Amino acid sequence: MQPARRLYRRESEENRRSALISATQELVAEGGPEAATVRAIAARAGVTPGLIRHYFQTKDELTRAAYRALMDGMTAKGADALDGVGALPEERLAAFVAASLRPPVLDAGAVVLWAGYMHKVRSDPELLAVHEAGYLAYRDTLQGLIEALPRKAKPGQTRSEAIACNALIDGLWIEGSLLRTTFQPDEVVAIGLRSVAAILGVELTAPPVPLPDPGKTL
Amino acid sequence: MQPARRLYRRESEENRRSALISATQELVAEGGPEAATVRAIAARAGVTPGLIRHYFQTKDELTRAAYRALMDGMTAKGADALDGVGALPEERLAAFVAASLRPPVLDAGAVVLWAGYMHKVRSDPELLAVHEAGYLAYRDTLQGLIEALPRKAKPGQTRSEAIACNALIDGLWIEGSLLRTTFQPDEVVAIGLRSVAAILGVELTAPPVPLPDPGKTL
DNA sequence: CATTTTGTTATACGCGCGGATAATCGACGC
DNA sequence: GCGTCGATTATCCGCGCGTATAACAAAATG
Repeated sequence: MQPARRLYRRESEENRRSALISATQELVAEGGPEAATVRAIAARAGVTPGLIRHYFQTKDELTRAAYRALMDGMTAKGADALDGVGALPEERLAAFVAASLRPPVLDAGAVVLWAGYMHKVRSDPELLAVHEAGYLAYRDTLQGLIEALPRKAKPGQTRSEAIACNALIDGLWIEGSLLRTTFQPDEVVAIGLRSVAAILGVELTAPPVPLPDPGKTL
Repeated sequence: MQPARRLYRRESEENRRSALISATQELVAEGGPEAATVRAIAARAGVTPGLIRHYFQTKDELTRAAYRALMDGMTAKGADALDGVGALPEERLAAFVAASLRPPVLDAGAVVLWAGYMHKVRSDPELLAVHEAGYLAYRDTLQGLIEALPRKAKPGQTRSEAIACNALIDGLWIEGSLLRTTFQPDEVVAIGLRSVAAILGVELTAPPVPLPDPGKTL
């Protein structure tokens, strides 16, 4: 009785791809890029290593897909935050900042994943393009929200302020994610809102209420 | 005439160790942790792979030493910035902030190195200790400089402000290092000083002069 | 139910990895 | 100068890596 060939089910391409991408992200988040070997990824996704090459020509391609998925997911979550909120500029800016400093954006796995791929981003033109697109989309949204505020700004001032707010949010995102236990719930959000308000010279005490998803008609 | 045995010079332990540590840091900065193999490190340091094991029992030990050296170097540079500067609180804080946002602290290699080791820091207790020591030293210095400012602060306020300033500086350090060409010289310093001043509600137009090292009696 | 298609597994290959050990030879005490 | 010591090199080992290819079987097709 030799070991029988492993049973399996055929799955849709979409299911397989997303499973492999998720497995890659999880492994990088847990143990860095060197932990995301093809064998480990396949095991995590519940398939055998060879299947990876059926959906991705090379491991690098899977890597790129995983990074792209990370960036897309983060920007999507940022956009979601602006969906249900009102039209008041202060309110919209506050919602955007708060969403960036709360789960699911605030997430240690995402930070480690982002950090683990940093050097690849610098050396791989395709990843660099993905990164810059995501980065600029975020900063543009931020700058647009700042420009909508009711105040007079000198030319060029908005750019500097957007850079500063972006840096502040990034820093809080990293520290808040990695040292989540060190902070009280929503303490990071409060600090972020207060600091952004100070940088921009506006009142930003608008509702940072988490509002527990009052609908979705589930 | 078979290939002769490689010529070599004996070096002090200190020289060898620092050469190996530097080589490790360079390689991680350039190509991430997976590029820093023992063979590549040895080649970069001008020795053969076996020698690494003469000075470090394992590669992990060398890795830890390299990370420790990075953190020590950065905090040392931060402390240096406070050496020659006057006693005015605003001036000292400004000097500290500016030094953190200028070379040699502002350095893409340092950022990538820091990012590349992030997941190891989370999983290795020894590295975690090194990291926290460096991190807290920085934040304590920052908080001390903030508390020295001539103003009245509510209890607990300083902590929040130190976290915010720290996050802002971190974010600017990362973006300024990675996108150095995107910014004008000292633009990041200017943004950092202006934003820290806004967060703390103080004037901080104190001299961010680079002062080209007017002495050292070399 | 027979046939084709192709998603999936199984197996193998070559390479570079980190680590261990033995041989060598540069420097230093005497 | 001559030994002696140990810093340094040379060589080897087993393993896990990414990749390639063939065998297989689950579903689709008629």
